[in-house]
Amino acid sequence: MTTPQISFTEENYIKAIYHLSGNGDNEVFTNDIAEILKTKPASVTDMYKKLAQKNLIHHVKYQGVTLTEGGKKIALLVVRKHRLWEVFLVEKLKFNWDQVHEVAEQLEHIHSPLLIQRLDDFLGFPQYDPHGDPIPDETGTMTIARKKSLSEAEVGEKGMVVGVQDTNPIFLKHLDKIEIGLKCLIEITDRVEYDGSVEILVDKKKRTIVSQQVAQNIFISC
Amino acid sequence: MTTPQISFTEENYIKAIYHLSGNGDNEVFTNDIAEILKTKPASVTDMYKKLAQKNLIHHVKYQGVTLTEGGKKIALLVVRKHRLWEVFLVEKLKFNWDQVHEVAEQLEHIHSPLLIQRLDDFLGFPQYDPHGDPIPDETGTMTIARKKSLSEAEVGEKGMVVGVQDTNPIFLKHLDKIEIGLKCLIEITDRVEYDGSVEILVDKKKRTIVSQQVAQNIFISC
DNA sequence: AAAGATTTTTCGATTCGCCTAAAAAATGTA
DNA sequence: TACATTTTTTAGGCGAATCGAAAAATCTTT
Repeated sequence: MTTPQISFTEENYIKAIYHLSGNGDNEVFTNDIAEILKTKPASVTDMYKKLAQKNLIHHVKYQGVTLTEGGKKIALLVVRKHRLWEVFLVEKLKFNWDQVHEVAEQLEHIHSPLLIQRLDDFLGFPQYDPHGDPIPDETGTMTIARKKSLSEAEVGEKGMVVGVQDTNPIFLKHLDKIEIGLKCLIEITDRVEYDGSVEILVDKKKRTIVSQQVAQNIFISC
Repeated sequence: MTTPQISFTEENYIKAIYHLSGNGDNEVFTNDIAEILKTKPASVTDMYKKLAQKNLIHHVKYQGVTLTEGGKKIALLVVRKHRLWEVFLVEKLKFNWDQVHEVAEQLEHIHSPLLIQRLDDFLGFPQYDPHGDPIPDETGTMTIARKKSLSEAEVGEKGMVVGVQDTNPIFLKHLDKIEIGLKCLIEITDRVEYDGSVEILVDKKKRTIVSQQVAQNIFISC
């Protein structure tokens, strides 16, 4: 028998549950899912039944859901596809950081093992997507880099930008403007205790100050 | 107001009508649509109502349908997307001729003007897809090459393979086996009147005989 | 522990795309 | 012209995904 055929919508629910569970096994709650999927709690409960019946989630009434092994596998495949397409869009089609998400949301639902395998090859088997998030391999394994946010780093520390936390287009556009991107080299030159803002040296050239909020959302290698 | 939002399914109907109408304005009949979309005539009639209401087709009861200008525009955009993706799959991801169609059927429904524009650029603004079919530009205009089938060509004529008619995987695999592909140079060396089969010289090297049925489905420039 | 607030679920109802069966129109033929 | 065949449409129904309203369970507060 082939794969039990999972719908576009079901994949989106699985993915939402995966992300809300903190990529793991924590319980996920109805209202939260409804919010990210921009649907209503009643619809979420309806979907629980379908997904539970297909053995993709565990559902205990009134107590949230968790992914089964099968569910996790599907989630990781969707995440893999999403992130590979993001790499393609940025590296090959010159999309900006903030333009990729919406399109990748569509591309991630294309079903074709061959396509993904070839795309991975074409891109040179990337380990991270343009936001610095790890790309699962075919088996669902991810290489997680050691990283810390700019607000955690000490004055004097250096590191390469390996990722961002917030993927809000407004935030990403701001980073573009102050010329911070993936693989930038950053040195923490000072920290203002008063408001938590951080003074940094970007690529050994450009001196900038970022607010605490921005600093918390930029990760460097360590 | 934005684009009236056309569904995946509606796009498939529009595309089917476009192809059945001979890329033009001929009337298209219910049973034919049902057959290519592997659905039932009753479903086709249901869809007529939706498409007519959205002003994408003209429908006269019991007399088939034609595309409106708006419908043609959508059809050409879908065709454009389909063929660009086919080029991508073959040229960049090394898909075979016969593997592209199924995946392109999915990719053609991704909505993103920027994506298509960038993809076109990335591919070098190709004029033809891997089957030799012309790719419409953003305005829906296609450059149609002069071509004839091997069965129309005279003995002694030469030409480059610019396309095939049948996109059946079995046919395409056969072409692969006898080493005929796009841009091959072909010279007609003889024609057997008895069964209409044609003797050809491929790329000035390989001598082969193709049946009349195969000859009818291979086009060369003229 | 009881009352109130929040979260989750159940219960119809709706839209979309599809189906079967049967009716209606068009077409082909005697 | 009238009968038979084919094509198309209508009518009613079904599964998927959604929703609002209301009931049920859980959590919070006092």
